[in-house]
Amino acid sequence: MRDVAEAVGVSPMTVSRAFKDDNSVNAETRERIRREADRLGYVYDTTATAFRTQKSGFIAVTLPSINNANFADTYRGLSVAMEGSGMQLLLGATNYRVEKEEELLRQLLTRNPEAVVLTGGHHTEATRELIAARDLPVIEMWDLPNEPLGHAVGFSNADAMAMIVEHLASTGRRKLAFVGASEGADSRGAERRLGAEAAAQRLGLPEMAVIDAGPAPVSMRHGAARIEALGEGVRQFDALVCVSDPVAFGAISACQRMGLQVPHDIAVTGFGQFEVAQVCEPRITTVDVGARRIGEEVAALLDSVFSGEKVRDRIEVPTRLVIGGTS
Amino acid sequence: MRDVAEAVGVSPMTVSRAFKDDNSVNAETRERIRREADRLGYVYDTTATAFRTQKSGFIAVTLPSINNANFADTYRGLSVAMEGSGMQLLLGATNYRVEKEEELLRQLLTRNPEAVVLTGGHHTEATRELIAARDLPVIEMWDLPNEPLGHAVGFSNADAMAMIVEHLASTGRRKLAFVGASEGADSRGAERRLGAEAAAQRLGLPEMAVIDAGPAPVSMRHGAARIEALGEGVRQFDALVCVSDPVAFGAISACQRMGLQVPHDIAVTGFGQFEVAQVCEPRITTVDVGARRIGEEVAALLDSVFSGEKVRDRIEVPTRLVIGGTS
DNA sequence: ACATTACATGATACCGGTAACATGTTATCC
DNA sequence: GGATAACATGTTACCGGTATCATGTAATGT
Repeated sequence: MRDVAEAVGVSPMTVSRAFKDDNSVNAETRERIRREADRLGYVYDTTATAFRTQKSGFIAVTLPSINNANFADTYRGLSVAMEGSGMQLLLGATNYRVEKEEELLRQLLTRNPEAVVLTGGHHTEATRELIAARDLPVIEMWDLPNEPLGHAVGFSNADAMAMIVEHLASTGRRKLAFVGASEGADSRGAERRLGAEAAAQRLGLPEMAVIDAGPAPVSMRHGAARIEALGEGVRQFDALVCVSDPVAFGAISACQRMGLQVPHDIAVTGFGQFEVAQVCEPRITTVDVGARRIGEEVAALLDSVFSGEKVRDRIEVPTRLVIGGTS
Repeated sequence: MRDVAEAVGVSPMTVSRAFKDDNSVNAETRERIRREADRLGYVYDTTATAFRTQKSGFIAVTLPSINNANFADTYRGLSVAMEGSGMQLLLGATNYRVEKEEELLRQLLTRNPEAVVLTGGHHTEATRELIAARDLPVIEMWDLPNEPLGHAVGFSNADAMAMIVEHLASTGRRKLAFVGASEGADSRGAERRLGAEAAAQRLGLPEMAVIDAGPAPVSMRHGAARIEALGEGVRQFDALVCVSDPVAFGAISACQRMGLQVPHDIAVTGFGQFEVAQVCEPRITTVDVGARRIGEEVAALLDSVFSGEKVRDRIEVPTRLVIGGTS
């Protein structure tokens, strides 16, 4: 920068101003600076700025997995909406484990992020402390904890799944089984199960069976493998309530391979409105949670927080039952 | 850090050494420093280090899209393999456009990355200059350009797609149509088409038709919509060579809805070995390109480069024809 | 016993920008 | 016409670590 300043014949401060697009610099001077910088191959160094101003321009984001179209959609929504804000996302995957989230957060915090976006409302005690120790905007998404760390953008996974069970009950299904990951790891999955069970009880259905598809993350292959392993045993149910669309798709494929007609012999439902659910034949009954919109809402919230506006603690994004051909 | 140093009664330099795990610090002293730092809630500031050492600890990575299971797998392979290296990935999505890649790269370069990982071998002139101007390790992946910018880890998309066409020809299919994105945007898709066309010609098949599924990225819904729009017209072909598994899945679903039997009435092939291809019924004939492995190879390559080892310019990852039930 | 080496620590300057304040010049106002 | 404001630019110090060189002490070798 000093080189550019000398070449143009101004002080480094003026060059700095020219690059920040500070309009207090004469337009012509700025033009000359820009040209000279280009000629000299000068590249602005954000690291130095981040250091001096103590503002990194980073937003730390943790997702359970990036190999999940729902979370990828959220990330994209966030990413696209943040474009032009000058902020850069720092992404990390927790692999559905709060301990990993903590480790990741420790690492990310050394980069001085200006805000932290976490998925879900479950964290380790140390994670809470790490965040509380700093005066950082925090947003939890994909969940609506009763007492958010800071802000929350999400929905009730339990209530959303209840819509599915109500729909199944209203179409005469009674012997439901929940297909999802083993307890513990995936807290959103666990909440969906609880929501389904509560709804079943409320509606006077027999107690739901639980088909454990293994440790999170569970996807198509786990749904398929688990149902195939069940074999004829699956006929004891008249509906499979799956924790997500990919699991549902796997289950449906397995049923088809075993000669079961979906939905005639058995209904199968998903969750999350993944692309596969809208395209496959028959289309999967699911809940649209607006994955992308969650990201966009988070971006809007961040924007408000950065500009000092007062914002609500909890922002609920609407969920919508999507009835397909599998129920 | 100064506070910690004072509290312990040593110089900041010693604290610095203790945190770098420089083993030239007395074990007991280090322990005391660690404890005191914890007590004071001190958090190491990577930004300052990055600034002083002119080493950011960042690796810039650009992907066409994160909402693509193949690229997400590559990213995960890279990410997992880089864990513990102390490097942090800085991710950006180009949306399949080289201009966007250039813009993104400009932004990422201001963070002083220590290496750059790009997807594909096509870039704008300015991108090439930006990279050439700095003495940075560069890796292009998912492609094997004849003259890589630096290193390349990938495979020939044309050759991989040729395997599909050869397989189709060997099973008696002759009237092939390629289903992919409009020309231009997705260069890997374009290469696959060229590879398919060349193979068809070589094998003496009639000229392939091209079914344009719209601008990249094309996914399930585009494949489905395009084939549905074609209606009965699709019967003029005996095989649909799709640019990717999601497109193939969409096409298959559309065929099923229209009452066409796959593969009896028409064969459909994919590309990339996405999860859906292994799970759906029937399973999709495709090419496994080892998406995750690409990421892992890139990580290994980076490791070698950072440790100053001499490495080959081009690393070819093996591709494998996977014959499913759709051909 | 003295030279040499290994180990543990300290002092100083500096990385490349920018906040904060200062300065000089030109427009604007009553 | 003098005071005031708006504009354009400069000066200085500093952000929080670490590279580099210097220093002092204990261990080792012959």
